[in-house]
Amino acid sequence: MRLGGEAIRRAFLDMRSRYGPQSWWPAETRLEVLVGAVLTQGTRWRNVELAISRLRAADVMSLDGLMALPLDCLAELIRPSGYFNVKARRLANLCKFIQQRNGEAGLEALDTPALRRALLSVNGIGPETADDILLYAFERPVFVVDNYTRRLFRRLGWIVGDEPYDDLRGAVELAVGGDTALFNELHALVVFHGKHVCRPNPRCQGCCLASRCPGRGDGRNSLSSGRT
DNA sequence: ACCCAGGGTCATA
DNA sequence: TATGACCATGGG
Repeated sequence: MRLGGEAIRRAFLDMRSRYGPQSWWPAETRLEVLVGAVLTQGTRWRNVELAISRLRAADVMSLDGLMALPLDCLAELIRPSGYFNVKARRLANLCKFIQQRNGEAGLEALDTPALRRALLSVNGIGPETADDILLYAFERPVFVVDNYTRRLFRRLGWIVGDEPYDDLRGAVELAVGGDTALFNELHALVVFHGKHVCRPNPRCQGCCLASRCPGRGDGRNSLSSGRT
């Protein structure tokens, strides 16, 4: 694993100049960040939006609203996001967790490692979902590792790809420091690049930021030109 | 008709 | 600890 702060910052600046500010997370309220983080597990964001619209339309997009809902009703509402029975259970687990911890204010009091451990103790909240919540709902300086991140980093020759989640997260956090705003933009840009640039490009063989990818854009690519 | 997406859990060896 | 089955929809 070769993750230097310099290379990561260069990738960040490159993507930001190409794609512009992302202003993540795509949600209207804080609770929607939590809900979206669970619903997007193994699922395209498009489908999550459909599910979230249905929750809004049913007027249950609130802690009390969600908790008042029988599990099978909740599952039916979130059906478009897939895995709806599993995710209904997971959402209920998360709501119960928040209430038991005296709401978001009670959770704010925990430091980041403690809050991560607490989130991970909820059945259905794994490392990526926990870090989505830590970064985008609680604004903690955390680097989120997802499949887009692994693909991009692998194509750039930084990692093999099968490194443990926390190894990657820790290495990036160590390399670029504890800037919440940077982690926020960085993850958003990685996802944007993955789904809007790499995936739809028929000439892209994994990542159009990598110098050897035939699908990469114009010649002004600081990622590829920088490492000759 | 096939493929896969912004994961996570559980059973098995 | 490591691998595989499983969960399920909608869009390309």
